[in-house]
Amino acid sequence: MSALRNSKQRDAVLRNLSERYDHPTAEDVYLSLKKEMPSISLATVYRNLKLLESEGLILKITTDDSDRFDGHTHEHYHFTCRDCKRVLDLELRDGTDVNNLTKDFGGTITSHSLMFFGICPDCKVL
Amino acid sequence: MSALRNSKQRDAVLRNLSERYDHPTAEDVYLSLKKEMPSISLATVYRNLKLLESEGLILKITTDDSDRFDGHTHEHYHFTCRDCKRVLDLELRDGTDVNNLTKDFGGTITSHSLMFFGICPDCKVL
DNA sequence: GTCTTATTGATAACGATTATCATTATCATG
DNA sequence: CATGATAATGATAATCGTTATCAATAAGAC
Repeated sequence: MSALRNSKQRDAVLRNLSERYDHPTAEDVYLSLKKEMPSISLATVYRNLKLLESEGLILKITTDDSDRFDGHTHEHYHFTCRDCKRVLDLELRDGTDVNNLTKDFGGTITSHSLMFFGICPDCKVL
Repeated sequence: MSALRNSKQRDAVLRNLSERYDHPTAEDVYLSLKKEMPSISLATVYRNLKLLESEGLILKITTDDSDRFDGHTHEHYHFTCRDCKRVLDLELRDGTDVNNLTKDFGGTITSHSLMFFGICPDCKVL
């Protein structure tokens, strides 16, 4: 199983994500890194985002729009704006009253979705 | 504001979704409807899925894989299998002990994501 | 029945992501 | 160090889910 090697590009992707809180798309990361590393390729960004996600170092946020990435992996939740499509952090601390969430947040929350991931009963036995 | 007209195709899409619990993709619905309505077009299925979702009659479930649809709009949650990619219902009743969810469910839950939707503070004032 | 126009079916176009492949860089080894 | 194996890259073609286009059809108000 192919050992990982160091790569300036991968480091740059990870660092970029750890420094920002705006949940960028792959292209956002690419455009941002191009400034300091003009030769970087969009394919390399995609590749490393996938790799870093599989390593658990970043999170992929699947939205109606395009996929977004989060370099901060502590447990927290997200909000997507129906208008501007931005993704914002929503920290849900112990004791947070979900009914007051809208008020505390400032925006308007109209719905939510909760998705669980794992292995289904069928695949578990195979 | 163009009034909606009746359409056999739209009715068929809605009926198809209300009769199944497997969270089909647009293509799944298309292939299923083609049996009883051979002339239906994939574009028509996509169009009506989007329309029905905007009317609140069905739910769109965005996954890493492709979008899936649910004709049952009561509040409930979903599980995606990392292996087979299927989407299963997960009813979370009052009093459900989330810590026992894995046991009750039969599969293995390794993570989850919670997304809120609405209008962000910035867009709210515009 | 007639007219307006919402809806359809067929297909081209689009856009995000992935695959391909020759070249380059990493790094264990001699 | 120099070298060889191969992971990683950059450039770009290919893929695939979804949307746009447009002429033909059908709903339904009159």
